[in-house]
Amino acid sequence: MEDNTNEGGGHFIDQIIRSDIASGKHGGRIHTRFPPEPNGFLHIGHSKAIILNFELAAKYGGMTNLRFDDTNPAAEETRFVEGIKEDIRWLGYDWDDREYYASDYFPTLFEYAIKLIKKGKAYVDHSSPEEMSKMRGTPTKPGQESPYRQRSIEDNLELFHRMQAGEFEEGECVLRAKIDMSSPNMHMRDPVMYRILNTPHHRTGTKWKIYPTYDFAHGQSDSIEKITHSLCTLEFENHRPLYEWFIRELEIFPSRQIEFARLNINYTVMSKRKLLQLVKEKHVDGWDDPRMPTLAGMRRRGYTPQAIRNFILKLGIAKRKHIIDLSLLEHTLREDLNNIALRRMVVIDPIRVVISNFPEHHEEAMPADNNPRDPEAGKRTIQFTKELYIERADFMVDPPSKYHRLRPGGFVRLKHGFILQCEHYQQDSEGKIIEVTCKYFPESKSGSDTSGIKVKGVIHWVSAKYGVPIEIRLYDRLFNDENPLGHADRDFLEFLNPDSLKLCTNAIGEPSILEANKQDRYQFLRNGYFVQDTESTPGHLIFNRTVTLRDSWSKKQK
RNA sequence: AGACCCAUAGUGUAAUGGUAGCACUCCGGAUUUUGAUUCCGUCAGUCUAGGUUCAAAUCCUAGUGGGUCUACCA
Repeated sequence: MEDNTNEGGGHFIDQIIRSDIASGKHGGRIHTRFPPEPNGFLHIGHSKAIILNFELAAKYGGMTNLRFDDTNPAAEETRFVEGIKEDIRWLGYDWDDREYYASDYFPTLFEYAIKLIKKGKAYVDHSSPEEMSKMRGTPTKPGQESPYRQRSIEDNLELFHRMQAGEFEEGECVLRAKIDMSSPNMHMRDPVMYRILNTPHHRTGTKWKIYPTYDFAHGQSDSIEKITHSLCTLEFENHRPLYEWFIRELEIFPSRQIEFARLNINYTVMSKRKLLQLVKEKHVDGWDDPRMPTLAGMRRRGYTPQAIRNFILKLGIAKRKHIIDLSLLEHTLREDLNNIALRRMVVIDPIRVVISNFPEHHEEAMPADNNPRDPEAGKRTIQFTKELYIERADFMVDPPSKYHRLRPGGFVRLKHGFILQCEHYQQDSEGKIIEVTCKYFPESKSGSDTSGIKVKGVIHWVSAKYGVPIEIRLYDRLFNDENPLGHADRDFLEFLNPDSLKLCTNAIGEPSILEANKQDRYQFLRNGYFVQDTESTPGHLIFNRTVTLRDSWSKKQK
């Protein structure tokens, strides 16, 4: 990781770590973890946690564990475990053999619970969820103690073992920590440590009848793994006293929880529940729909891991809530793509152009850089022919002022080609342009122009003879609203962008596109950055638009 | 309104008691065989009120505004 912070600088977590190292805490050892629950796919928000944990540990010579927080069998699936691992690797991080599961610790956690029971710090409660809720009180009113709170240690021990033995139904009883029912912090009002769940677990099957809650699993797992700095998002701030209470009462390794603000980006949603809803209700085409903010979706869309990493590193880490402009993400994306993308010419919405004075079977070979920013990317040769296609938007009969493209009688340069002058055009009965006839200037060949003609506009084109058909998928933001979840009176689905996907099935690309590799990134000149879709085949090429080029022209038109 | 957390240009983030800086966005200009890229420039900020101090974005107090918490989710 590039450390562009000054000595003594860095974000607040970096500073905490540095001061811990300075004071010799844990012998100067740094160990972090990324702890996803395998109940869905990772999204860009998770990448902030991933990058933070992995980069910070690496910066100080420490390690990062991958730990699946799988304490709720009802939501978790093995396919999500696999998906999450793939996404983390794609981002470029490696946890070596340190792949752990909270479920691996069920036996230890069980012993921890017994230790607390023996200390008189935990009890089995037969209250119903409704009763417990009622007795918990409110933030301003203290709760009441459960009638089961004073059971003897022996009874609690026996009851807890019977819970695990399957002698009780789901919901019949729970194990609670005995803390303080009048604490101003609701999480300290005798939180539930264990509940009975009959759903089989994706790893432990039906071995366990009882499952620890987040609060009785997360910190303990950190401690078991000797995690020094347990980084989590702000909504767990109120859990920290409980996190520390368990560690203290259990007398186990003192991991430290530190909270930071989670990532939010405008024009999208970042809640797993909402993303699941989009998938289930088929507003999108699965978790890897290129419009989704999931890493799988962004990968399919053509985002690079480098762009995502740069984006996250530019954000910084703090405790303020924020909503990042999508434009920053797009900026880092274009920045990376601009360096690596191979340039190609593709006409998305073609109109035919015939060059009247170009000899019938003549062809002219035009050399073209694959990437002007990277000489090592090499060159390709494009055949210039009598008939070709240009973009429909690049010809206008009656254009606005400062339009630099083709118009009746007007001139334009074809990129890597010749200068053209429009002679006439044909329309159908509805006024739609069918064909444009131009003459070309033989001395104006790209690279050796002696024609002396100056033109303002340069447009892309594809030979009609050699062009290959491709399908283009143009993506736009999934939502029209900056903060779809930010309206108390309206459902976020109301803000779905009806134009978030535009299918273009008539596109024509220069033939070199046939050599495309799935992982290659392209810039289709003047049309944006593209990547081959996962569904693309040699017989049916499909390209996704990752992001547009910046466009000051259409902006000006408004 | 009980506890806890947060407050710096439009957005995000630095400045750790000593010149408020950077990036993105916006706007303008130069270059350009991509209306792209590249380069240059403009606009724009410490929530409020007190206090401490030679000196406060920074420390203290109060206020204001926002957030989190009342699952047997994580």
